[in-house]
Amino acid sequence: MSTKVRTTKQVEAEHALNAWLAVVKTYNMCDSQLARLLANEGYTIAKYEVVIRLKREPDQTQQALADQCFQAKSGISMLLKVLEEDGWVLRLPDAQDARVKRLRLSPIGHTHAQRMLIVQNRVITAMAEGMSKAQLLELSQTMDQVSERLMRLE
Amino acid sequence: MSTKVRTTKQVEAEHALNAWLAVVKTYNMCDSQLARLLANEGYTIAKYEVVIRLKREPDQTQQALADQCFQAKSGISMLLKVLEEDGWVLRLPDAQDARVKRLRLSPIGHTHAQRMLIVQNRVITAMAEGMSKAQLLELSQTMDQVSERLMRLE
DNA sequence: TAAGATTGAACGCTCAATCTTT
DNA sequence: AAAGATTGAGCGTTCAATCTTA
Repeated sequence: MSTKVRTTKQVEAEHALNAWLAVVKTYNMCDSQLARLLANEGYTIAKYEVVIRLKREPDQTQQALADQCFQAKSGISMLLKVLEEDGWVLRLPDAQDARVKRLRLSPIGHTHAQRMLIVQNRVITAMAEGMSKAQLLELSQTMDQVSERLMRLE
Repeated sequence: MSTKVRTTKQVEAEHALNAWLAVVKTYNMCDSQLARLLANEGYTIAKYEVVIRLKREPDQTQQALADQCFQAKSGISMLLKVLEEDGWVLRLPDAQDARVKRLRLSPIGHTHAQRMLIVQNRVITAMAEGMSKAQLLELSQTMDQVSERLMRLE
């Protein structure tokens, strides 16, 4: 059995795995709770992601938004079509590059963004309860470093 | 503007939000890297999740597996049908409860699990590079606490 | 040629309904 | 009734191909 002999490397990898499994569980948990609370207000996670990100950073291209959301650009394209038809999002032509569409929230979009933020804050606040500012900063740093290493992988 | 006046609470929430965004980014990053490396070997993330979890904890029910994978039980049912047809997984009757199917990897399934583990270890090792055992333990604890609070939300 | 965006086909997942067993 | 598992409909996402502009 593999339980008989374990190198130091394997033991360390196990700690790393456990840590990562905890992250995955927490992520999924957050996702499902957020989805549930957003659904109460008539929103979906997909729309939430787009709207929140456009509020934080307007005038993005669709590509950039797709990258941020870790979604295929085709999916973003279709989602934005709906959001545009519903009057939440504007797809403005770029002055320099005619291929590009610059994305912005409409006033209605901003109103929805505000309501989504209330839900988001409920979840974020619950997650951070009992964590110090220092802990939160360290978590950010740790995750940024992990992201960095993942990006360079292979 | 909301940037003019900020309560302490809002500032703290921002640290929490930044931390969480870093976690989300890292999770997505890991997911896509893992998907890429698994695809090189002919595997999908969905199959990987099921196989790895069955290796770690055999004789689970489909419900339990679906919960662990944060997937609808119907999806798991369909996926297991494929895995059973391919000879990776056995769905054995439960002695006490005829409704239940107990899940196990076949020898072939174990072989694939081993190959998947090699990929997993590459990713996990890269992520944990430079992190101490203490850091990994703290990360696990932090995430477990956050999970706990999320579960109690609402 | 390459990059941003769109389209349509295919796939996977979810939701609701159903069947079986408890 | 309630719980485990399955089925089928519907939706959302991805992948590949296409169009337009650089």
